[in-house]
Formats: sequence, structure tokens, C-alpha cells
Amino acid sequence: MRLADLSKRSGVSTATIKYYLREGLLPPGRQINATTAEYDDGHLRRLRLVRALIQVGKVPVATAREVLGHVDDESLGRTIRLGAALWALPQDAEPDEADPAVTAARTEVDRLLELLGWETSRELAPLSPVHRSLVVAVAALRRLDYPWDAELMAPYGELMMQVARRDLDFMETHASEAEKVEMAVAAAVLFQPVLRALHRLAQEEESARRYGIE
Amino acid sequence: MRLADLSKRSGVSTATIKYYLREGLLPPGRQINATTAEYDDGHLRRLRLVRALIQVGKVPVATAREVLGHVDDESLGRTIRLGAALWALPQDAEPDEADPAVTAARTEVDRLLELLGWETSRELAPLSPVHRSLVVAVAALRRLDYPWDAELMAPYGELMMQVARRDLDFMETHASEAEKVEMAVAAAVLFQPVLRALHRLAQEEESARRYGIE
DNA sequence: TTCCTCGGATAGCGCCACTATCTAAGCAGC
DNA sequence: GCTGCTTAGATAGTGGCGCTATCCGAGGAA
Repeated sequence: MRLADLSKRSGVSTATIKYYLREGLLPPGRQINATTAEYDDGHLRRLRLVRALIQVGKVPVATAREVLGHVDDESLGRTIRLGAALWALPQDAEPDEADPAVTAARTEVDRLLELLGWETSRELAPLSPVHRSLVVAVAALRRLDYPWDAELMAPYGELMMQVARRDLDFMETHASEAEKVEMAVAAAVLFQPVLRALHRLAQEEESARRYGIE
Repeated sequence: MRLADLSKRSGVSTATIKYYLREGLLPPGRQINATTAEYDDGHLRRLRLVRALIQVGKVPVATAREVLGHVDDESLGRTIRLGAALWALPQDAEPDEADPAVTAARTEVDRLLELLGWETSRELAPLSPVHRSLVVAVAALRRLDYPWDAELMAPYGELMMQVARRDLDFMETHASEAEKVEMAVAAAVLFQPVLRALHRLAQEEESARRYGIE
């Protein structure tokens, strides 16, 4: 498969594919001679993943490169690779520790993890970028005077744990060993828009049931 | 309160506040004379909401203007205002109807709503931007060969319905009538990062429990 | 009167995801 | 071989977005 074929089968322009190659999101094709390179189904699949991450998941190109780099790092074991890939995903701003809303948010998040009994997350808390994102988001809500505390968040945490269990079950039954890391990344990034849309739909539905459409 | 005070109390630079005023995200202050305008706590609160939408919720400025316009539209009843505001939120790309993955995704989403018994959503389906977003996201997953069908999504839908019920309960108990529309917007936009972070944390936690940290 | 500060208008910046253009090498048909 | 089209690769440019820096004239304080 040549670049033009890859473009046709993926629906991505050759110019954009070249851009992804330059940026290291897509491994180079097998060079046949000075003007021809050969691509295979693996390239096609990777290209679709890249597009999904960037367009559906809104992941910045630089972040996608980093994440995919971890996915491909054969020198690491599966668990580490997965962790590293997920670790690289969030790109939220640093919280401003001088802001009292941030301090309060951190306290509540720590209490939340204790309430939920998420020991691993508590241990990793000081380092985890996801933990940081949560603090930033909670701080923003508290700044708007919403009493968003650990007790209030705990049921949400439980529900998301149920969601996560489903994700992992699905992963175990449907993905081959080789695909699991890739699938976990897809799950973390692409299930998100699905969950968000379902959440909004559920809000609309329940709101209509409670208050009518008017 | 003058512009400089508003800036100090919110932590947003005067240049940025002026930008928001220009863009209509913030109503103009009460003009005292040619060189002075007076702002009040309402402005401060609105400014914080704007920052939260843009920075935490990643809502584009143009979309935020539209959403806030609906929130402020006193000519409409509460339910309509809320619906209009939420309706304006998602800004996903149009699905390409010629793509078979999109067609298949639409079928599965329609089946999903039937399975869940979400009648309101089914009725509004052809118009709703949220519905469209869901189709786009599911199509992306299907293109990656994940067998993402109605039966698989239904439990996620049930879980998100539980989340939505909590949202609405919270809204009923904690928000005054006047704040409800604003709060619903905040819920739709700002709970999202919280849910996402909880989801990721739950994935990490459950993954560590199942497979160890290694 | 002098100087500083204010609000408002305008133009510009920096980042990012592409995209258009150019070049030289190959290959197909004659 | 020669012509002409296509290819891969390099480089510079584009458009949108969220600010941000600068300038201007009006007030207010010393």
C-alpha cells in the first residue's frame, strides 16, 4: 500500500498523513526506493487510532505522540506501558497552590479517595496527573460556590468505578494481548465522548420526565 | 468596583476582561462617566463562570457567548432557557453520512435509546446535537473494530442515568430558582472534567487491583 | 498645571493543526 | 531513450483562536 492508497482507504489527505509521519505519530513505511514507501494494514489501523484520538478525543498532537510512544515501547511490560500511556494523557494546567479554592479542593479529593478506599490512587496521588486534573476541576466548582465535597462526590466515584469495571471486562473479553494497551488508550480517550453524550442525554431525558418538555 | 478591582478579585487580567466585554461574554458595567465604569458582584460571579467554562470546560469563546445568551434570555421560561443553553453547548463536527461506520453507529444509537426506553431522546433524536455527538463517537470506535453496539452501551446508559438523577437532585436541593439555569450549565460543563478524572482514577485503581502495580 | 491612571479601540502575537508548493526521483507508454 | 505523470519528502505558509501590548484621550489628585 502506498501513501496515496493509505489516504484513500483512511479518508485522510496525503498532506495530513505526511504531517503525521513528520510528527512521529505514524511510523515510516518500508522504504522501497528513493520515491516509494510501502505501508501495511498496521499503518492503516494506527492512522485511524491517531485520527480518533485527535478528532474525537481532542488530544493535542504532541500528547498523542507521547502516548503512542509509550504504547509502542516494547522494552516495557504491559502494565507499565499502559500506565505510562495513560499517565501522559491529561494536559491540564498546573493548579495554583496559592489559591485557597485549590487547597480546599485538594483536601476534599484526598478525603474522597479515603472514603472510597482507593488505596492505589491515594499512594500515587501526589504524582498523578489525573489527580491534579480532579483538583483543578473541583476547585473551579468551589469557586462558583457549589458545595462540592467528598461526601457528595463519593457516589459519583462509586458509579465511575462500576463504569471502569465494565471497561476492563470488555477489554479482557474482546482484545487480544497485543491490542490491550492500544485498547486501554482508546477506552480512556474515546469512551469519554460516549460517556459525555450519554450523560447529557440522560440529563435531558430525566429533566423532561421530571419537569415536562413544556 | 472598577475594572481593575474586578481583575484583582478574579485573578483575570484587565486585558482579558476587556476582551470578554468586547466578545459579549460579560455584560458592560454601569457607566459613571467617560472614563469610569462600575461593576458589581454579579459581574464577578459571571466572570468566574466564564473562566470556568473556557478554562476547565474547554468551551470555545463563541459557544460560551451563545450559551450565556440563552441563560440570560429573560423572555423565555426556565425549561426552554435551560434546553436552549444545553442545546448550544456541543460543537462537534457533522457526521459524514456517506461513511458506513456512521450509518451503523446511528442504527446502534437508535437501538440503544429503544433499549433504555428514553422516549424523549428518541423523539428529539433527529435534531439533538448531543445525539449527533454520540453517533460520531460511536462511529470512531467502530472504525477501530470495537464491537460497540446497543447491548454493550445500555449498561453505560443506565449508569449515566443514575449520574444524571444525582445531578438533578443536587440542583434541586442546592440552587435557588434564579440560579438553576446557570447551575445546569455548570453541571453539564464542569461536572464533566470531574467525571472524567474519577473515571480515569477508577480505571487506574481497578487495574492495579486486578493486575497489580508491577 | 502636571502627572498618573482609567476605560476603550486596534493591531499584533503565539500556538496549533494542517495545507500548498516545490523538487527530484522513478515508472509507464511510446 | 524520451516524455509526461506520479511519488515521497522538505519547507514555507494559512487560518483560527485566545488572548495581549500599545496607543489614545478623558478624568481625578497633588
